[in-house]
Amino acid sequence: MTQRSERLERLIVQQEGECCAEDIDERVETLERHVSAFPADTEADRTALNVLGNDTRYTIVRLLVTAGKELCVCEVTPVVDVSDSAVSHALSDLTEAGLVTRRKDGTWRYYEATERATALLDALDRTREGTQ
Amino acid sequence: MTQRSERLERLIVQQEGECCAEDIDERVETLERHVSAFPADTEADRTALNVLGNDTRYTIVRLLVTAGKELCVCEVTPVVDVSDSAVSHALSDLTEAGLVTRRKDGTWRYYEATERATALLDALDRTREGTQ
DNA sequence: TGGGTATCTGAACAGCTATTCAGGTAACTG
DNA sequence: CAGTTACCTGAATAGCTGTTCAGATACCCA
Repeated sequence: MTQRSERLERLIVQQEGECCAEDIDERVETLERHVSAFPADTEADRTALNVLGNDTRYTIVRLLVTAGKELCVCEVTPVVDVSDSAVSHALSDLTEAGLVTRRKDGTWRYYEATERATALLDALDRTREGTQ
Repeated sequence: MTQRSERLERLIVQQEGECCAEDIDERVETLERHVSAFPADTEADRTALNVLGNDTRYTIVRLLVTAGKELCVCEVTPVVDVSDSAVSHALSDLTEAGLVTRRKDGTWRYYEATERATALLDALDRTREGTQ
């Protein structure tokens, strides 16, 4: 902490020309204020990001979002190049992460992308390299 | 493929009451059209998602977005609970993933969140459980 | 130029993850 | 109720990832 304050002090000197104790306090407090402004449940965010960051699961979600409606597991499976079991695991992970919802109809299961999934893909689409 | 067509045929029978060969073709073609409508570079998307899905890197980006301006490495380090080296690796990964940009000023390095990073966090914030 | 500082890099390794395999469950059908 | 179908689950394992340690690099300053 002391060492970190020293480095911060040197940064402030570099930026402002000089630096007193209050300058350091102020800078540290600003950082702390930023951190305490973080949303409460950031773990759920990271889970959603990681779950969506996998090839199989990303492809499934992209398909559901593109379709714009719920699809049956048997419509999803041919699109991704893994076993039925892997698709099932993927859909289970996606459901738990809040990226898809599940509806049962007899032996069939229908999955649909959530708003969160749609919002994330939309954010990526809007900021893709060479877009805008 | 045949097996999958059979399952799809049974699904269509279940949904529509009956199903001829054209019905199956039409359904398969629709799925294929969805897939070919995917953006070209989805790998970069998944990289961005995975990079942002890590605790250290998420926290750094969240800090930079909250600050709304570039910060020096020495301002970032005290906020995350890992070694200087880990922070450096994290910032390097984030830069490569297009989530932050880097500016040199002497021995100091300043990092700032990109639009892509901001858009992703914003998507998460707008769709958080119990929001809206 | 020599010492100090800020940050980066590569290797190593513990821990996590994605897939498959084998088998299980629930629902329809005759 | 017996067979079939659609999908799920748990264990196993190969491969990936995140962190640290040790050392390197680039820059500043006296």
